[in-house]
Amino acid sequence: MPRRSSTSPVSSRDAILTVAVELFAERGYHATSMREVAQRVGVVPAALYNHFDGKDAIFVELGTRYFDAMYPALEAARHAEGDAADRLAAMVAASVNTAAGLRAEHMMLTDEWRTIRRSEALSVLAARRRACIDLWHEVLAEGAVDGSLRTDVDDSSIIWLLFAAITSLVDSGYWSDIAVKPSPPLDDVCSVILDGVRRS
Amino acid sequence: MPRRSSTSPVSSRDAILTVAVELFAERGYHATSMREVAQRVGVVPAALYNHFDGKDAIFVELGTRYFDAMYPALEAARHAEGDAADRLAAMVAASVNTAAGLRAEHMMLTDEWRTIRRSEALSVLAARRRACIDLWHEVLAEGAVDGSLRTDVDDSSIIWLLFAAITSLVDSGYWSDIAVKPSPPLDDVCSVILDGVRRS
DNA sequence: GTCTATAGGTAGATAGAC
DNA sequence: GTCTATCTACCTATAGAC
Repeated sequence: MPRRSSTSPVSSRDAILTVAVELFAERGYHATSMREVAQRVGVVPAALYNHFDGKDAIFVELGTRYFDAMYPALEAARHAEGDAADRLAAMVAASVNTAAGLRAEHMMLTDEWRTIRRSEALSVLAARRRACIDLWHEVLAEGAVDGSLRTDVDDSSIIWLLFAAITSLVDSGYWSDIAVKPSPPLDDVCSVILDGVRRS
Repeated sequence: MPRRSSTSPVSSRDAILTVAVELFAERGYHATSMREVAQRVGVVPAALYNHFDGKDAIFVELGTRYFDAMYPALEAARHAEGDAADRLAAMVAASVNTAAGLRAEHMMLTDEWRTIRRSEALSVLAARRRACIDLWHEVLAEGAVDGSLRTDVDDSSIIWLLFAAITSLVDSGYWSDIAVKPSPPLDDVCSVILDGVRRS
């Protein structure tokens, strides 16, 4: 049998990332302390610095993991079959599937976006996000050309609403004070964006 | 001429609130320090405690100010003329108008919602928000009865999207990395929710 | 009501033994 | 790679003079 990495079946490094992403998503960046991360991992705070340069580095690694999965998924969906409206729907589905597998990373990035933009150390994540946003803009522009999407509404407004829809699907439990049912089906929310709430 | 309150044309108390709400909205609750608030007001940190019991109390007062304006505006729009779809549109318009006049308070409450829910001291604001959400649920239920709104999508998902739309209109500049145009018209975003993005 | 001074706590991060 | 011990900095909040 091949030997495991060094000491433990799951490395301390992975344990730190697992604990940290949950705390970042639940409490936010500033309200999460290295002390608490260490405590939940079961080590002393100083031990964290054997694996990461600091709190910033942990956050950046988690965010990088997210975009490393999200960008290729969006890129693939962007070339799906059908008109631009179909490809838009495929991108929403791809986003939800990818983000659902990285739920805590998604919530962390969504809720701490101001922190990312204000921090020099975290700004690398802003560029990764920008690349994803550009893919959404592209498909919306194609929808204006092939006539499958409305042209009278600003692309940015539509993208904002799409992000909100994706987040609501990824973490429906988070807003449990609004929600009465768990996790509405993807197609329902997607159809709201495509067709609206007014009965036609 | 009638005399002003006591010493200054604008009270220190008001100055504290004005400075604090901008910092809370821009940086978040935990990243905003009493020291920085005091510095921008032009007093020493200790002086803040002559007007407020603490950081929590400042935040609660700002949130209370917001809901004191928002709830009556929603309640009035909820009884507008027309069918439920019309009243829903009136509520969106009322929300945007009210929140636009309290932009920083709106962003503060939106972005720091996790903090509010986790804090005992801030939980009074959760109840105020709950009351507003109930008004949205009511009009959506009416739309199911009078047939003016879709019934195949969960109310909570629609409310989430409405909140996202309102926030995007209130603070379009915040997401300037997405936005290419400033502040899209209210009717455009409202029509996306009502009629979707697919060309019919 | 604002000031000076400071208490009391916690944050991120480091040094060096093992 | 983890530990003990600690540094430096910053936080909210208070005490008491003016």
